[in-house]
Amino acid sequence: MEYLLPNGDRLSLPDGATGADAAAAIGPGLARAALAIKVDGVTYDLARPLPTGGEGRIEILTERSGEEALELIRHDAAHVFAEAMLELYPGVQISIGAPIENGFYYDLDLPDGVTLNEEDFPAIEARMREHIEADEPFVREDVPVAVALDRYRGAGQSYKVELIEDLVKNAPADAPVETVSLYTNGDFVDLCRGPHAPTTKRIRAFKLQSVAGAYWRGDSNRKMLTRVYGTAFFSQRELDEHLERLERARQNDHRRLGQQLGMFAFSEVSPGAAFWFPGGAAVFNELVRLSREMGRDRGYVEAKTPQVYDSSLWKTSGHWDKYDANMFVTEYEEQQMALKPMNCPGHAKLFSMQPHSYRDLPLRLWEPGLLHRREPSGTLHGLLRVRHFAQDDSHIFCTEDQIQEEVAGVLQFAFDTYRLFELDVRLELSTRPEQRIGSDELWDRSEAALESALAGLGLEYTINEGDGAFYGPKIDIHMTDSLGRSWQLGTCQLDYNMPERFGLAYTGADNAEHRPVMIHRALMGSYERFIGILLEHFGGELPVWLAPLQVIVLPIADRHNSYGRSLRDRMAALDIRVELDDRTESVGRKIRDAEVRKVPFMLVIGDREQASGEVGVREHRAGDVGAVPAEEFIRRISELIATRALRHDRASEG
RNA sequence: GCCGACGUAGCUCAGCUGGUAGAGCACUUCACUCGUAAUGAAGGGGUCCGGGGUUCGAGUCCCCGCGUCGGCUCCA
Repeated sequence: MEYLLPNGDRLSLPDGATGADAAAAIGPGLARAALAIKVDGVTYDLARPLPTGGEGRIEILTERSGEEALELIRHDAAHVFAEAMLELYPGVQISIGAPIENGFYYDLDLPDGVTLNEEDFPAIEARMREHIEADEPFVREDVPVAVALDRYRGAGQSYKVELIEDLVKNAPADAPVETVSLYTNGDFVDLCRGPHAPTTKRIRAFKLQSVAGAYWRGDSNRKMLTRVYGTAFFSQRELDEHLERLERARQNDHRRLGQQLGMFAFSEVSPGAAFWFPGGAAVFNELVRLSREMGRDRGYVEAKTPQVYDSSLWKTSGHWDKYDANMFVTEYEEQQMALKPMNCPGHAKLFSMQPHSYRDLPLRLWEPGLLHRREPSGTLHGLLRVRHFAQDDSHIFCTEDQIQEEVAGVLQFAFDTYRLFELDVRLELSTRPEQRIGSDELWDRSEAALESALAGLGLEYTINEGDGAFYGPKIDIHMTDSLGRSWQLGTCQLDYNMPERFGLAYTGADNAEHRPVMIHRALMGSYERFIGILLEHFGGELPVWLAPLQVIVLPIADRHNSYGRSLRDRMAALDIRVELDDRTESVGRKIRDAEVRKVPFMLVIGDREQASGEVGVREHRAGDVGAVPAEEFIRRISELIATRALRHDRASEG
């Protein structure tokens, strides 16, 4: 058969030729460097005969092939890890190991009474290194199901047995599973789809990183296995660089930055709820103000609704049945009450308390509502996952033919918001979940409406089957934190159900009652989470308008304090967040402390400035940018704040 | 909630195999009055997360609880 190389050359190979043959035919250097071969986009082991048919586009993967090549040796490393564990921990049962972004993992069931922690890693790594040095070939073998089952039953590897049984059970009727592939390296045989590099020695550098728990089959009703995470690279240098990147990301952890900047803290007297220090509260309030102002310009109106409601409200909305375990419930004079975990039922109730004409629609209600959710203890994570938070929450009540325009408006609003911070986001459309309320017909209409809104704006998105809210499908907007974890920011959810349950109505042009549609939306998600994301995104260096402290005045000597005070007072009167550092310390010291706090502007004032009514401007990172008249500085910073400028570089130059 | 690790001064952390606590920074006071990333000295500050237990004696060992961290499950 004739194959096509990436450079356009053609390569003719006899039937039955392997990837190794292909590499050798191209050149001896490539034959040595080859790790695997890609045929029409599918990667194969070098030792396997090349598939025939298809277009025959082939590409030899080598160490220089990037992520695809790394995936191979990370998968290899997972096998070597399991091999070492079987040798070092008799009785261990292995389940699943796989390459993932930036590394690999393997899930194991350790014998009773045996635990694994990071102190055990050096010994395991040493054993892994022996197997890598031994340059064990990975040998693939396709064996009948019965043979594989016998093998793993005999070895007491019940997880592998279950995996094989499920492979057979879940195979489509027209393509039954009769054989499974096994990969052997050294004495270790693993059930595995492959592909692998030719030998273990291709793993040039690796490291075990952490140990964690993971449910078998991802099912919280099943056994918790021990998961070990690790990574592998083609050189020690690349591995070291990767570890350094992780360390830098840890420096940008919002919890660390929040502490360092004096913005917020947590206490065990209220787990999952932040205490906001004045600096952090200022940031919080700036964001609330931003959503209020942007909403006002887009036809939103502000509402306020209660914190605690009788359980009947939650029964009407359906939350009581689905989320009762996740609400803070309390009793009050024999009434069961619950703290609101979301604003929608309150807003629906509010809507129902006044008559509405079709002329009033869409009604865009906004409330920075305070919410409490009883999140399981193990899920809390700094500001990113909390029990008490405030959402920039809106509910749009509209007619069915207004849906598309409203959804488009919400998405546009979202992008306008994120642009202020240069945040890169991605969209996901989540469709009907198994546990839901409402008829399939309503769901069909809702999902179609969201899809056409996305299509209308020409946006790219992925689909999350079954991940919708229990009352309607949603478009979610996600972002990634400093360690690559994904967090949801915004959401736009379409809901026919809540209006139904609350019996909402408006009077149409025909003077008859009609049911409105409800669109739930939040753009920052929660202010807490958004601040966490922003801190990591900006490495703690928030734009001036958002900075906890915008200006600090640094008198050189005590005799400049009164000038400093007058400067501070003038700026404070303009709502600029400003402090005066009148400690009896050296300027050097005051500057250092201000730099550590990442204060965007430092105003150094001494005899010269005092005499001329100027300020010596120092910008965070940029350093001394020269003296300007105080008026001039105040005018410029006010401008930066008023326009919510993203950057202030050169702010004090002409 | 589940698995594992961790919890010592406001913060970051040290404290070997059990012998009743230490550093740096921060804070207070004093001296210094300083020109762009740490002036010096002195001082105050701890229910060693909480509760039980073992022991002559527990920060240290064991058990339970709480919290935090890394994951898993969940996330209206």
